[in-house]
Amino acid sequence: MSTPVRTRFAPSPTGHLHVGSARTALYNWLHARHTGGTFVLRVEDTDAARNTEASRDAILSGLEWLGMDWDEGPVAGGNYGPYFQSERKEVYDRYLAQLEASGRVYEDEDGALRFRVPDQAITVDDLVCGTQTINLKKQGSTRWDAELKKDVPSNPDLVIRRADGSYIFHFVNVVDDIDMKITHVIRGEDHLSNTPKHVALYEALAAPLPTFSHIPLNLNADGSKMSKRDQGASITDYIEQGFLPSAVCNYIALLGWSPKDDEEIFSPEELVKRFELTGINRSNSRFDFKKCLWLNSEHLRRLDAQSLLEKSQSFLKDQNIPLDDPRLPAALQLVRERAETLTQIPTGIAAIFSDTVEIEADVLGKISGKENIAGLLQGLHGAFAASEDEWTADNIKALIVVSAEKLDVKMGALMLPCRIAATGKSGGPDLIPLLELIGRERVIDRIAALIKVLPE
RNA sequence: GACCCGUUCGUCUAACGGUUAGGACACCGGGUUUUCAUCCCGGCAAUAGGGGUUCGAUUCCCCUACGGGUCGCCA
Repeated sequence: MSTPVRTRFAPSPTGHLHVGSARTALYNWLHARHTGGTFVLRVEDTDAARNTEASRDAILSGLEWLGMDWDEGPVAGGNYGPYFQSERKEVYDRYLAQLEASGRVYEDEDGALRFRVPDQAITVDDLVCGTQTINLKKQGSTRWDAELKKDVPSNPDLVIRRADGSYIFHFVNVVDDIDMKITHVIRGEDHLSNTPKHVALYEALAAPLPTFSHIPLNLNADGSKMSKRDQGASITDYIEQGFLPSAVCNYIALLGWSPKDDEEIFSPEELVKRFELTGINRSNSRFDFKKCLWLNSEHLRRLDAQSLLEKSQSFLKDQNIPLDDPRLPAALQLVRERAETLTQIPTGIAAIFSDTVEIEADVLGKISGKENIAGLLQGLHGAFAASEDEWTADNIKALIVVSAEKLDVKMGALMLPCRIAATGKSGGPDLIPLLELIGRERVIDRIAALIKVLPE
């Protein structure tokens, strides 16, 4: 019988939730959910100078938005708390005492406590990167000085506690993983080279090693390192730009992991079902914003009507579209087919709900030069105004067809001018049902208005 | 500089040592449609380079190049 899986995500609250971090969190969450294990959220807030409350809130709400619920951690509680490192000094003192009892801790000349690293090869087994062997004593006895551009002598022994009594990352990270009984450490490849240090600490503390999986890093589209200011680096960007959490999860899951077949559109539930640590690949990947957009549009289409309304709500409100308007459900169905993001939803259907439309100069330019535009619009206006049929999509289409025949043009020639008149835009949802929703009076008025502003 | 990890179409990726090296996004072209779009069809496009091992290498080994990471009393 194997021990139940416990994974963790351990952010330090010094900024927003970065997509790279979100992916690390996702892999941990997916592995826990896939195996029926436990997902722990631990806040590594030992750097008092850089931590902020706002950052902590942003990270937590970002995870919530993405749908990654944690079984243990802030708010959720759990048996291995507290889940803020700033509240765990007592735990660290206890483990320090244990480490001191092993005789491998000493105080250096500056008053810091150091862990004496073993002068022997340490083997790290990594599920993704394979096995590697390093001697920390040899490796750490010199250090690269970036300014001098050369190796300088260095103390290989690891500082674990500063002279002021505060603990260092490597120590608290390992202690917490031991104390919280973490079985799988899934983190960025930037920690791979630190792992021998961690392994040495596990061994000195006589704790069983977790399974390590170091995942490749994400880079910008141009291959450069992703920094906090880069476009699309923060989960907040995706929220504001109208992405669906399921699409963002889907996209970042695929950046460094593959189900090994040709499927690539997955709901969170499907990801949980399909995700395997062994499917993680070894090379860095770059962000492709267009593919992320495409996935978002696919997820948008798969949303049921109720969810679509819920997800769109805040975006509709921003554009003053009334949520209780009886035409809204039909309008949403109409616009979803063509929307890539939620922000495009209100834009696409605004003409239905607003009293007036603005026609941008460049949009007007698309028809103003064409031959007999005013005549075409006159014809259409006349047909719409004269008809006594009910204002339905079918009847509207019939009116356009008849007008086109009378005017001796193809139906398509009427569509763009009509769209511009009715919506002020050159693109958008399927025009005829849109006209139905806008209403006869408004369509007629808007065509008349356009004719007036058309240059002769 | 030392050590570690990596390198398949522009991008994300697939391929028991044997495939015409597959899929997706993007891009280009054609078609359907009432317009833009969707949709359908088609096209473009890759094993970083050089040596081995092997009947046969994208796959295994070595070298080089390139990319990334670590070398903190940041996490």
